Amino acid sequence: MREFMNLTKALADENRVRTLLALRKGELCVCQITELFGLAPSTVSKHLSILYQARLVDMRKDGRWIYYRLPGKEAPVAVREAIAWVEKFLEANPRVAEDTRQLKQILKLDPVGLCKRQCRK
Amino acid sequence: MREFMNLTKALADENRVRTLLALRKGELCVCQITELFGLAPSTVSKHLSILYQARLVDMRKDGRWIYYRLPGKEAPVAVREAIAWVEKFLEANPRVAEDTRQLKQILKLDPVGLCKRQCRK
DNA sequence: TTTATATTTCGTTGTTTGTCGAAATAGCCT
DNA sequence: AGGCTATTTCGACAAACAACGAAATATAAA
Repeated sequence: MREFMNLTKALADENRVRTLLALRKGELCVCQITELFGLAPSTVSKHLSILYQARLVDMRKDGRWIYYRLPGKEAPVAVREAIAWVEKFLEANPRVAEDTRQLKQILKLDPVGLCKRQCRK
Repeated sequence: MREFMNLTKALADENRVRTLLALRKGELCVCQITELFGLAPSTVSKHLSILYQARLVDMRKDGRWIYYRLPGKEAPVAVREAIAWVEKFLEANPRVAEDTRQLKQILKLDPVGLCKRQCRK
């Protein structure tokens, strides 16, 4: 039950749901998600750790960078179905479409420059 | 988006999830759910109103009694899929099984006596 | 080895949420 | 009408939570 509630509680925040949808097209590093939402890096990190504990995202370390992505087939069925459900009912959402658009711009930028900018704030 | 978040927030409380599962076998009145969870009637009423706003339950008035039930085909697809998802992953849960068992006992009682008892508290 | 930087952890703050009990509402029964 | 009684609404309170900035951690680059 605890595990299931971790899942529903993780899905009960708009920024976390937007994060899941932002990861549809592939992995992102924390600074890219931070840029997308305009939140503090520590806040984004917290959201990602909640998603991770719920097994809604997976992660990969590459040097200083940590990339988050949607989980593959190793994820529990409940988790994969939850993600499919979220995607299905939100892919046509204007807010999500706007995120997708902005994400495209962010992906054009050099990630190094992106992070530098955030650390100065 | 607001609508979708209403759904996920409604599912993010254990007592509300247990309520949905308790309704699997048919409608229940507020006092029966109150008895099942041992919460204050006002608390149960609040939970039900949150579920109702998310369209996760439907309701029917019969005199002084108000019966809540899972929605039928009139409910949005997202809602019906959410309920199916919850049921699928929790029907084997021990806590839910215990609720089901206790609910059987409660259904044997006279609802009138049940409510009287609660109002005296 | 020092400096820079990407991310996380920690402590604080303001907001939301779950719970209760008391009061209000609505509908039965005599 | 007047009293019961099932449910909801309201106000209060504590616990949970999202957000931030500062400090800690870890790794790359100089």
